[in-house]
Amino acid sequence: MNKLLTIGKLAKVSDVGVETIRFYHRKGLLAEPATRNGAFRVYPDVYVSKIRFIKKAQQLGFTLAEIKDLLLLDQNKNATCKSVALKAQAKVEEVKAKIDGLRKMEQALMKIIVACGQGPQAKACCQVSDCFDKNVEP
Amino acid sequence: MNKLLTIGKLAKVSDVGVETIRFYHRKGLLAEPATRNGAFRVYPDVYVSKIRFIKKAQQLGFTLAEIKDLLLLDQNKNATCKSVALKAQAKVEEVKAKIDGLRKMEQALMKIIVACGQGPQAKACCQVSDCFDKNVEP
DNA sequence: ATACACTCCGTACTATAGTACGGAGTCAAC
DNA sequence: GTTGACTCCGTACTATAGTACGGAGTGTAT
Repeated sequence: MNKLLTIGKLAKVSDVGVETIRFYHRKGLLAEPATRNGAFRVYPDVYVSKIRFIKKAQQLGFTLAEIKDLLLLDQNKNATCKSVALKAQAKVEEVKAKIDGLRKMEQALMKIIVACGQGPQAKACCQVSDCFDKNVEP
Repeated sequence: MNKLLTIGKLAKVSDVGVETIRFYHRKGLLAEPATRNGAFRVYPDVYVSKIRFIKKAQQLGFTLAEIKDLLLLDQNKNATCKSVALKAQAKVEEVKAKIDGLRKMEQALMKIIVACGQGPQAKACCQVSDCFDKNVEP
């Protein structure tokens, strides 16, 4: 069933501060809940996943502005399907580029680990910062 | 050969501001160049890749503090191989987790794109914010 | 009906990552 | 040897993403 939460409970189960939720309301990332109990906001439990999504997306390197964009893909009933698909496609490209960069980073780190296993001298010859920029002085 | 650059030239070819380079010096992300021409800093061209690495790593969601850590893997000659390998291993785990998260994000976006291709009603049934948090109400 | 913890709202403060400014000094070229 | 673009340094300002504060109001439990 649909549990109802006060802002404090929502904050606790979503593992953010109460002020953070109010901040997201102000920024338009999170709609104000439709109903209130008198003066107090009342949140249906779907807000928990919304907030968790925001936090997760942030850890993945998206800014709040970008996350707002992502969430608008869900919520904008007025948008045409075509425009939503286009935005989603652009985001996919962004995400793919990030994955690529991270894979290079991972490989560079693995190289360091291997080099470290071969003694102190080997370490110096293999640097993380080499992982992008392979085209130094042709 | 080893080109030598003033701070202005370095900034231009690295595509950052002069002030950003000075900021990185202050933060310890970028060592002051070993030599000066009188009062002016003189940079060997390896600084270009160092700065590009910083910018790239940032785009991938690392903070300057984390990037400093990554760069210390390269530079710390005093560190034992073991401690470097351990730090590198921890970073690899971080990177893997990020790649995983981004793949989920990618899949969620692809779902939206597919749903959008099937008409306006289909769109609503598939949300980006579903991509984490599959365990809603068991 | 009275605690009292919780909520409301606005405002102010913090950390991170720069960006802008401004006056003084300086290298390099003409 | 003077011009002028560039550099030096410190300080102040900006944007983002919260976090903290504080006084007033309120829901609920006793």
